[in-house]
Amino acid sequence: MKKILDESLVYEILSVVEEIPEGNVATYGQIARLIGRDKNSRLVGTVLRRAGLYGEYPCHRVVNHAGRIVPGWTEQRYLLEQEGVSMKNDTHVDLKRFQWDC
DNA sequence: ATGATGACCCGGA
DNA sequence: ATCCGGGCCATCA
Repeated sequence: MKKILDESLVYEILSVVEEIPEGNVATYGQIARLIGRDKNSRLVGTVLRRAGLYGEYPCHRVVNHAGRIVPGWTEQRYLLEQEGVSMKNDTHVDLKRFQWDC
């Protein structure tokens, strides 16, 4: 009875990310809420940053509360536009139209 | 062990 | 719109 954090946390976060429909985006805070940890939005980012070590997940569909895409990850914009998520400008998606309602 | 950092959020000024 | 401070927790140096 130890380590309830790490594995189960990663599992829950990635499960939610996996549910984000194509053509939609979710915010870190939104995901945090969905796993019952509304104050741990920061942790969601930490886990997602290393998500590649656990498998293939659509982590490009996750943006921050303002709709800004990940700084430095230029490929993300391309991936989003390919599935129909249009940008407001170079750094922000149009959250109003494409945020996953859940 | 500690202290800083970060793909964050929210409320207040 | 900006700037600031508090909260949260895994990772990193």
